[in-house]
Amino acid sequence: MARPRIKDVARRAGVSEKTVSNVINDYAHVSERTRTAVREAIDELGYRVNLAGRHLRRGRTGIIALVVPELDIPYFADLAALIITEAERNAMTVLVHQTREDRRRELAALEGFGSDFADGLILSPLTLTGTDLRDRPGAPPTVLLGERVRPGQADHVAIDNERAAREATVHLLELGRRRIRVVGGREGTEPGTAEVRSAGHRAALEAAGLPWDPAVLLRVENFRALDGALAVRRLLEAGEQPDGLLCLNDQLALGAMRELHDRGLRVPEDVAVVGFDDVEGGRFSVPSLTTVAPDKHAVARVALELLMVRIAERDARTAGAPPRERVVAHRLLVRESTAGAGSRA
Amino acid sequence: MARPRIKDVARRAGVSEKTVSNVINDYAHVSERTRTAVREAIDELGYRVNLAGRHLRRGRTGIIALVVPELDIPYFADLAALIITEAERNAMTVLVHQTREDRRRELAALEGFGSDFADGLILSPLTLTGTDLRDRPGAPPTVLLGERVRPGQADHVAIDNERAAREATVHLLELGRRRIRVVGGREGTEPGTAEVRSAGHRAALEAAGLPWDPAVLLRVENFRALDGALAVRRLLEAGEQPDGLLCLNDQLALGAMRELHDRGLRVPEDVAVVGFDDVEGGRFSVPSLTTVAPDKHAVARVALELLMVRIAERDARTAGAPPRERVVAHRLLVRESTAGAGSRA
DNA sequence: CAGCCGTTGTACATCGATGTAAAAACTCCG
DNA sequence: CGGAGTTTTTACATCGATGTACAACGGCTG
Repeated sequence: MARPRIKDVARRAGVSEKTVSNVINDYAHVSERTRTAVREAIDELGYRVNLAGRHLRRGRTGIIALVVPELDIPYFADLAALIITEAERNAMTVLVHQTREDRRRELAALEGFGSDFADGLILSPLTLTGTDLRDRPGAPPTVLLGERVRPGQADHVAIDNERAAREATVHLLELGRRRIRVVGGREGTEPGTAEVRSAGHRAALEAAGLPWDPAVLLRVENFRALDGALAVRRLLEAGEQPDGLLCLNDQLALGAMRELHDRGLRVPEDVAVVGFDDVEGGRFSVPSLTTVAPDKHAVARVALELLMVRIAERDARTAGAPPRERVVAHRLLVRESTAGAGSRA
Repeated sequence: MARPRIKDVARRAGVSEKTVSNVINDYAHVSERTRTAVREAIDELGYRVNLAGRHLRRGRTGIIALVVPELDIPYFADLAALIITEAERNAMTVLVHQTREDRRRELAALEGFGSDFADGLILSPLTLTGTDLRDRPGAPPTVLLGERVRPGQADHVAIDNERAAREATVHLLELGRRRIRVVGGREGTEPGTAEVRSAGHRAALEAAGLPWDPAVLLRVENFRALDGALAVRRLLEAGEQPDGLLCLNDQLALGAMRELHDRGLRVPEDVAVVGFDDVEGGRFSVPSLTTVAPDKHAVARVALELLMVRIAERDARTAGAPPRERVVAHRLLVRESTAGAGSRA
């Protein structure tokens, strides 16, 4: 009982294979009679399209590869959820890869995993450099998220990270905080999110006439709660007394808050904490977390939009337009971790 | 400049197409000479396998479809992350779908999305019934996660949910709690996770000679923190005074704890809270969350194991063995939300 | 009713990689 | 050096769906 093929359906309905194909693909000029006859044959046999055959013939897979560092970091999970939903709306299916911070995996992703699996690629890079993005013959259309690798190498969607960090810092400064630390530097990576956000932080300080010291950037191993907690522990054990923390994602912030709690420091009274990403955990934590909320829906929507355009261009063998840069909105959600007792956003 | 094909590589290397194919697939009997010659040609042309062609010929796609309710619920994100990693170890790629609780989507998944995309399917069902799983001619090999739909319809991996709930309840009872509520019932679903866990809860009560009342099961819309908070709010506003909450996942528990906090109730002194899943949020929350921790690595590993066996059977046209049932380990991690001040697990 | 046109339906080649079967090349030994 | 036995390579058919090009059909006009 092998699966039925178009051939079987055709025989059963008494038409040609192409006619069956036409019915399946809603081709206009099929009479109502034959259309129903074919539909019936399909139902009776339980026929389902073989996508391998279709892909081979059409030259498109209908698959988008999404590459994120780790899916179990809530921000990426949120993003993936939205992208999958958005892709579906574009009749695309999403295949997810994790780089687990591995540079080789990111490069492999860029190359299309040594194959041409996907029609397009959405990539949230951590370690890639500008040069990695040049000259990728045969690589699929690509949209980068988040980090501004270097302008002009590929389509890119992100919030204005520098401005966001500046606003967050201004917020802390307005609360009178002067000993602010930034949590989330990475070792040995190219200028990435951390550096851009650091620059925003610095700009805010300098605009306020305050000095800036590169040492305020605390390094972390990863972007999980544990890393935030460890960073704060090291800081406090070194005898420092911060009164504000700008954490480069919410997980770091939540870990930091837990560590502060354990050491008897109150948030926000002793230390005000700001995060990035607006994940669910920060909305229900005690205290709830002030955060820079990117418009994630927009990120997903715009990413798909850019990608679908590129894919269409490629199909049409149109000359590729220059890389497109898209900035999506963000806003600072002020919650208890900086505002004192307040309501949940 | 179209992408090179095997034909082009063959011409360049001065060998047949099949020889190129043999080199690509590490076929044993290729001399070192030709092997290197072919490799060079591949590099020079930048050749990469066209998977559509390969899939068509091989009859396998190398893709596993993972279907979860929502990827932005941390437990499912954790699981997806592990499954993707595990799949990679089996040279498989994972395509993720979300049902968003939609029964039709779950059914579509069962049918292989109207196509035969994936070699196999890993499905975490919410609304499926036993009958849905019968008679799925042509459907791909399937492994179910979590909910015991009804034994004997498909391969299945889960913890012993009833025992887990019993243990968690016993833990609450040992703390002297007597007014325990279970948070996480769903409307109108088949006997699923909630019912199985409820049964465990009931068993623990009855073993202790305590009465059980179906009304202890609080309904929720979804499994997010917000739903836990709302459930607790309704409960308290109805004038009830619970001293223990058994939440059917950590998100519900975290939301519940936040609501308790807002209403001036202390955890664990006034209300002890237990969750399920052991997600990161519960390890760093204040207080940290006691939870039933399933061995998620094992879930992922066993799921892939079962699936790969089924796929191999199918390829070999072996008669399908009867459905396999696999139980993975869990343990109760006691943290501050029930234990009083303690250390973080 | 011939002639034309638009609509339906068909035969066949094709997308790219690989399994099959068999030919070619090479080894080794008497 | 001939021939059996083994290793390496090849030609060709095939996986399933669909685009191309064209044939068949039906209806309408003059």
